[in-house]
Amino acid sequence: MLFSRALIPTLKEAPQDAKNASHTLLLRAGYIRGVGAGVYDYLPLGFRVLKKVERIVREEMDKAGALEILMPALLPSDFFKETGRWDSFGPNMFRVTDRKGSEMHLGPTHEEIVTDIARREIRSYRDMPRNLYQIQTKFRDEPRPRGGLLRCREFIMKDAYSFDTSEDGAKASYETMRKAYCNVYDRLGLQYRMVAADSGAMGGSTSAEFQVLADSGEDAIVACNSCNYAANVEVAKGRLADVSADSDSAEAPLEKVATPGTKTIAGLVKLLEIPAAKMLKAVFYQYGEAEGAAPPAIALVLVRGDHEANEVAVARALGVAEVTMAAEGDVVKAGAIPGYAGPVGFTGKILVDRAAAAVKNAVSGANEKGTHVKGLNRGRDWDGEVKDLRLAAQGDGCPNCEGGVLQAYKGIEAGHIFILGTHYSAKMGATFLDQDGAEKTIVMGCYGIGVSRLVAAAIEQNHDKDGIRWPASIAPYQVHLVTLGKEPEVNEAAKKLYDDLWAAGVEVLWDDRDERPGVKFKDADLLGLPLRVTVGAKGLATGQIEVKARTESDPKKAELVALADAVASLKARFS
RNA sequence: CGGGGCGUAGCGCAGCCUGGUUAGCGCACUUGACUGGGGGUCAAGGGGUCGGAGGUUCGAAUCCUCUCGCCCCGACCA
Repeated sequence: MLFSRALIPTLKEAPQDAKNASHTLLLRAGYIRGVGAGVYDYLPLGFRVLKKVERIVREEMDKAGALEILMPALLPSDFFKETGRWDSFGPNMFRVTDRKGSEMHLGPTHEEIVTDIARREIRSYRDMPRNLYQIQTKFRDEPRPRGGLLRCREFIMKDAYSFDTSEDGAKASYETMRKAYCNVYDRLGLQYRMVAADSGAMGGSTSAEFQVLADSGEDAIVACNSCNYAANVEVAKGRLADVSADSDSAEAPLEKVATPGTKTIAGLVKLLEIPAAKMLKAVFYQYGEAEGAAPPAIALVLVRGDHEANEVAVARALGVAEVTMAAEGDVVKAGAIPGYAGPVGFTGKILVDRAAAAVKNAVSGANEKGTHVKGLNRGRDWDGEVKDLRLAAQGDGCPNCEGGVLQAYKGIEAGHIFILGTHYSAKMGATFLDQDGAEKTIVMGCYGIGVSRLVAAAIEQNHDKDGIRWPASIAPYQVHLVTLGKEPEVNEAAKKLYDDLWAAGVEVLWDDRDERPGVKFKDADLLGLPLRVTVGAKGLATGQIEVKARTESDPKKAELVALADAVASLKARFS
């Protein structure tokens, strides 16, 4: 591609809307343009990257025996109504009405649609196992699109669905996908972790997330430094060595202390000079909806002052699908004072984390404005249901091995695989006849990869202050050829190199513009192609061109290569 | 949806509080000259429904009301 004929509108300054590295760089380097909130144009460069990610995903899926199909994005409401998701998906779904008044929607995911295919076309155990996948545009009316391509309302996703005759079969299909996913992320050249995860609303049992490691990631994960244990903090179980043995042996008397204006743990630590680990943090969660004038059910959750409550674990302990932080008004109605809340005198449901339950002579709110209590002891002064309710954190012991310590990472969820069981197939009547002639329900799994999100995730993980640093496998072109000066011999040498490289299968973007060197180099760094090849009159005089990897930040470290060997040398770097 | 912020040229911003000539600056763009290894210099240009609607006023980018859009923090997810 000739730069002078391309559409690569680079920007010197970052649009103020962009906050993430990937969003800013995709915009500045001319890969994408925003059209609406969470909706983007892929300009030529961006589209090439997207296609490359798609190709890798497709190749690995095909290799794993999955069959590519394409389901519609525009869907009649019937299927989601069959499983109840027409209602449960709520406002997250884009709904449309056709001219006849029929309710339709834009597909946010396709379990129902693919199950419909299965129920119609898969009738015998002989028809399984099968795995159907598609690479499709998905639509979700996200409460908050953000981060450019990281979280869109319209995005590209690869979604695959497996169909098996048994739970064991489903596990085998799941395992096949797990391997395929690892191949995909390996080929993309990204650092990632496969982590245990919450199955959430998808209605499955076993599930794992593929997290691309990046400081800007929204998900917190922990991984063991000695074994292969890794989990989303939502489900991670960190071991705390000292939980059962509090150093205080004697119980102190319960005592009120005045703490006006001190509503935070940090404030209490300062005021009372007592460590956070000796405090009980009181958090209120609402579970179930408010009914009419009656306030919703509220549970008091206690974790140690230096810990965080895990909402997924809380929901599980309460036996509900999800909980939300209770509104301040409802907390007051439940008989507690926000900022000074504690278990003493609280008559509602109390859940306490195992670590918090072990704390002796603790400090907590007195349920009185401006007052806390100290010398608080469970059993004597209060009690609650003991569960594991805290978020695992950096430094916890590994639950899976001896001596391992958990490290904390931030990740971008770029893939998620589930065993669904018969959640959808049972509701939709997707059955088959087994060998023994008995009618059974198909056992399913589903497997997603955020294709467009990966474009952004790759940049979050691979960039510097000057621009993108594409992994070679998904760079829009491999070589950024820069010519300096207007001498005809420079142009001729570059033209030949350009043609020969393409002929040799190396993708080249040639910056043939009449621009000053500085402009070209800055743009080259911004675009982020893996190799920059510079042809100038000076080098040419000795038959040399200059080659610099994008990952090499010192321009003086560029390597000189004989023009005669250039094609072979460059090609070798991409094989 | 709760909380915060922003809409003035393609991009980044000033002007608004305290209404008053042709609405300004940097970058980008056009033309010319010089220049030529890290976003160069000079000169001359083009480009604006000041997000939209209504109102107050002799007069509105500026004040008031409504509205639309976008971004950030939270709950959700690939």
